[in-house]
Amino acid sequence: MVTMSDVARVADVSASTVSHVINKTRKVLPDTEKAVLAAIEATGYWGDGIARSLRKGTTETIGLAMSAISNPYFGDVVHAIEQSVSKAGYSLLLADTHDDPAREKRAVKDLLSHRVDAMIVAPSSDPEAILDTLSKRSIPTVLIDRVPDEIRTGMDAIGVINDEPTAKLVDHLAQLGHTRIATITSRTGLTTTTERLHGYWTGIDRNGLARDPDLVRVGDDGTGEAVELAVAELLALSAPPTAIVMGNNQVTIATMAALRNRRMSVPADIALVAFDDFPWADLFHPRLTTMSQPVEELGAQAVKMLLERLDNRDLPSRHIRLEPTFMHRESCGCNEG
Amino acid sequence: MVTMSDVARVADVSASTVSHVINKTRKVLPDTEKAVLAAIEATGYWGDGIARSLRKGTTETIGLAMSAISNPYFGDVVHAIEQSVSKAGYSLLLADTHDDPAREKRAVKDLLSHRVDAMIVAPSSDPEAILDTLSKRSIPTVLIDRVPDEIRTGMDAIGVINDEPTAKLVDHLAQLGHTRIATITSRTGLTTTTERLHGYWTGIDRNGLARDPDLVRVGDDGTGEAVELAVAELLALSAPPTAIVMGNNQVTIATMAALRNRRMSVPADIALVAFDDFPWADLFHPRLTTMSQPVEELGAQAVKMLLERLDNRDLPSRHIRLEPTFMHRESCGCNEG
DNA sequence: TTCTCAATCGTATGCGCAATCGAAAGCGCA
DNA sequence: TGCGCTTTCGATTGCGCATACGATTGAGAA
Repeated sequence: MVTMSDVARVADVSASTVSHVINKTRKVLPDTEKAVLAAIEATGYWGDGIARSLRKGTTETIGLAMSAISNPYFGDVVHAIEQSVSKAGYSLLLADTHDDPAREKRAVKDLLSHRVDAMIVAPSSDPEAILDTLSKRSIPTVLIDRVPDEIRTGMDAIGVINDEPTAKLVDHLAQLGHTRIATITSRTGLTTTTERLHGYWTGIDRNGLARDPDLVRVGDDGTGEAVELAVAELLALSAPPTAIVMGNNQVTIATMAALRNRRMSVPADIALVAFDDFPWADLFHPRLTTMSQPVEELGAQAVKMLLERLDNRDLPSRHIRLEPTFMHRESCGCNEG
Repeated sequence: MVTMSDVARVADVSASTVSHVINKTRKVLPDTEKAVLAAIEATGYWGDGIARSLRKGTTETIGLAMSAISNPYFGDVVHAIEQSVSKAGYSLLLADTHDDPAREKRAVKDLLSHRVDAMIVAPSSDPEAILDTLSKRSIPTVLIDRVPDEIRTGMDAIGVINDEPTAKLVDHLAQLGHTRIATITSRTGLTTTTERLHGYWTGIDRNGLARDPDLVRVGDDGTGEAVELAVAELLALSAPPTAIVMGNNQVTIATMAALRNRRMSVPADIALVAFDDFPWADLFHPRLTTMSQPVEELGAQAVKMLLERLDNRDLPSRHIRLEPTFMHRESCGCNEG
């Protein structure tokens, strides 16, 4: 590796001058500067971020701990985050939590020992431990997607509104005459799951429908087997549902696949609405009616908050809730464009 | 931050003993070890990866430079990579190239100054410069997805076979009686694009069809506008195509959207086959006939090669080509399962 | 007692850099 | 010539760690 002193030797100056030229941190005679620049070019000097980080105490790196890769919904979120992060001159260090508390712990520890300057975390179902260490070490953190009820000081959070929009989904089905409306939720314990389920019940209640626990199934993410089972059980009910509210992206795909396997036609045999949109929701058969999350904005705002906190650690902690958009298409049984 | 010497002070030993206990790098009296462990617990010592990296000259980090996030096709590849990488005890540092040579250069430089131990790169259309610096600094590298004709020594590469499978796609359409078969390609300059286009011509030729340059359009990734234009031009031809071979995932989605906007029915009005599969290709209307890439294996094998090279730098460089699988569904005009 | 040797641990160094401190040189002015 | 001041830059230090090397101890042999 070519180091600063190599460059210094070639340029016939001291290493400290090289450093100052690179960082523009003090005035240098034009000739000297030129010589240094030439020496850098000649030696192919690249700089050592590790050494710089050790010295400066900052890594210019932001850690991202979420099921970023295993969960397609997060794709666009990560995309937006990466955009903003790299525009701000930071790098992104990725650690996949697989939405599992144990792996989440490892992921955060990993990011910590890599000394990330700040962190974006989509908390798992049991994030207490990591939130604790994070706040103890007072690492600037923003929680994304899943927003806990109480947030530790110095932690920001951003997510979407889950309850009312889910209730609206139920409203829509109820207005179409459905009385047996089921829901297949995402992973138990996530705040999004809880909130959407709450919204589901709100919808059931305010439309004067019967509260039937049999109509609520957990779809768990990942394999899709839980959804397969959920659909089977739902259809085997003595009074099976005529409509389903799906809790997230993965549940939606698995549910549609399960229904297709049973040769059930949507929306003729059963109506479907989903929380979470797809860019290609238009291309599905039938075209999916969804509650679409502003995923890009979610990511962009998360980074914005983080940068602001990096700039001023004493900022009061903030919660932001973004509004989803109703995408009215065909799977609900309507025929809108 | 709590450092080693803090721990040492609490445990009443020297810092080097703490280090040795942590790394199990020399024998230590059981009592001493216990004291150190207790002190670590008590102080909440976490270790500083940065300092360790500087000292050891290795970061336990693997850099990934590809349009990982902006291109959904790569989702599963990244997923597989992350799995293997973290299982091997490494972290993943992400840098999105957006498939643009300039940004690719910045991304690689970024990874380099973060001192990644090795790199996985999906080369852009003009990767000469970065391949050069990579091989000059002799960083273990594996090229993924796009496999250049000539590879520098010490660089491995892995991708799928593109030409013959594309020709097979054309074969299939020709056997169904199509004589006007168009193709919409991905970004110009990528080796995958070139190879698939080559396969397209092979298919045209060996089925005795007329070579018509008008039937070949570039779909460029990203916005989907190029595809929109391509479809418009194709349909405006005096003898428009009756079938289209789509060059990749993004082109496929954009093409289907463009066709849908024109109220054209697939496969009745026009047949469609695609290179690249989707996990939910079954849910599209109509169900897509595709050439499916073994994306997970692509990622897993890439990491495997990298780890092997990390283990032994003198390995001869290897190319691996994986075989895609024909997924026969309905958009081609057949009615298989 | 003195010496040897093994077992256990501490001291010192340097990884590559940023930043502090102070040295050297040039200038004007008395 | 001598003083103060500015401009330009070099020597040095320490970030937190791993590790080469040396110091200390006690047991056993001579």
